[in-house]
Amino acid sequence: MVKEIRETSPIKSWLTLLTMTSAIKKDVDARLRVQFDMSISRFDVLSALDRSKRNGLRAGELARQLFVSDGNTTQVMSRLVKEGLVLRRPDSKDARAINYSLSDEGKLLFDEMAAAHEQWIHSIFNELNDQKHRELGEILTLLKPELLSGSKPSKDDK
Amino acid sequence: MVKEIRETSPIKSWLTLLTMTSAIKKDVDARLRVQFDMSISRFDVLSALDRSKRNGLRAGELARQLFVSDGNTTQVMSRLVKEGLVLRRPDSKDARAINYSLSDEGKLLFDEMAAAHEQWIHSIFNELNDQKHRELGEILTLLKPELLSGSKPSKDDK
DNA sequence: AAGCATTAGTTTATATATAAACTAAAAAAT
DNA sequence: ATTTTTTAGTTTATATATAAACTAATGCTT
Repeated sequence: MVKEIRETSPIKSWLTLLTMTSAIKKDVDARLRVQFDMSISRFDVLSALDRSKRNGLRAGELARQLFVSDGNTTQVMSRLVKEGLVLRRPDSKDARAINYSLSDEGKLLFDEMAAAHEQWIHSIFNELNDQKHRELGEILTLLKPELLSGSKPSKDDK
Repeated sequence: MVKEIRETSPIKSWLTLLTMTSAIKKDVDARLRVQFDMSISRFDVLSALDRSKRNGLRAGELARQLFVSDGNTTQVMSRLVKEGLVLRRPDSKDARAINYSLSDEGKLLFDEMAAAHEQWIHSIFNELNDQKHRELGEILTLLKPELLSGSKPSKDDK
């Protein structure tokens, strides 16, 4: 009776995926810090605001897009506002809501960072040809897209 | 002049990779918290200690394996020791060094958690056949393995 | 052996993240 | 119209992470 040798297991795939992704993320974060005094979290906020164009986003919408808590958003936005990269305005329709948008300074800095960021990512992913990009995309979409809904597991799910 | 439409770009691949990986990680972390009052960080520590068998690991070696700072290790280990899951012993050869290993209770809990963890990962990755596992593994190894060395970028790298 | 440099780990200050309790405004129900 | 419930965001307590300054022991040099 020969023990079957499996070179690929879900656990191994997952560990490799997690390790490589974390390493790339740390590398990008470290580069943002060294070159722009920026973190990847704050960069992601600026990125979401940039995509939102002139209108900006409400605090809650930002939190939802970035998969972070409202409380975290409060903190991070207060820093970005203090640094002058983001404008904070009360919503005209709803007195509870806050609208955030890029300041001119924020837009300038973001464009500069985005260009550098694109180069870093290119240089990390340049070993992948178009075929491999498609394969990677396909594989990732096979992995339980319902995880992106943000629902929490409960004590008795299996 | 028609603008070329590229369905795959490194930036898109990277965003998908980061988003899916973070979502899976959050899901696993949430399940560990709900079912075992455990975080993924502490689980990773127990996992490294389990792999190290009887001998355990030094604080610095743990930090290196898990790609975290020494200071973080100090904190996390102090919690695991307080909870009785990990034993902390002075190294017999070097009075500066600390050796950590799983307690009996830690080993029991880890085995239980590892079995549940394996099931969760299976259920997330079960859409991938062996072929796709191999493809994923191959793709991930193409991505700058030197990032795993843990060196920091300097101000003037490009 | 004494002095210096390195190494192992801790401490402190700070950033980033969450959950839970809270405040205020808006929306829904009566 | 008043009460109740829901929604938007903040605050507080805590966990997790880092970098930089620090302490103590070890190893190296002379």
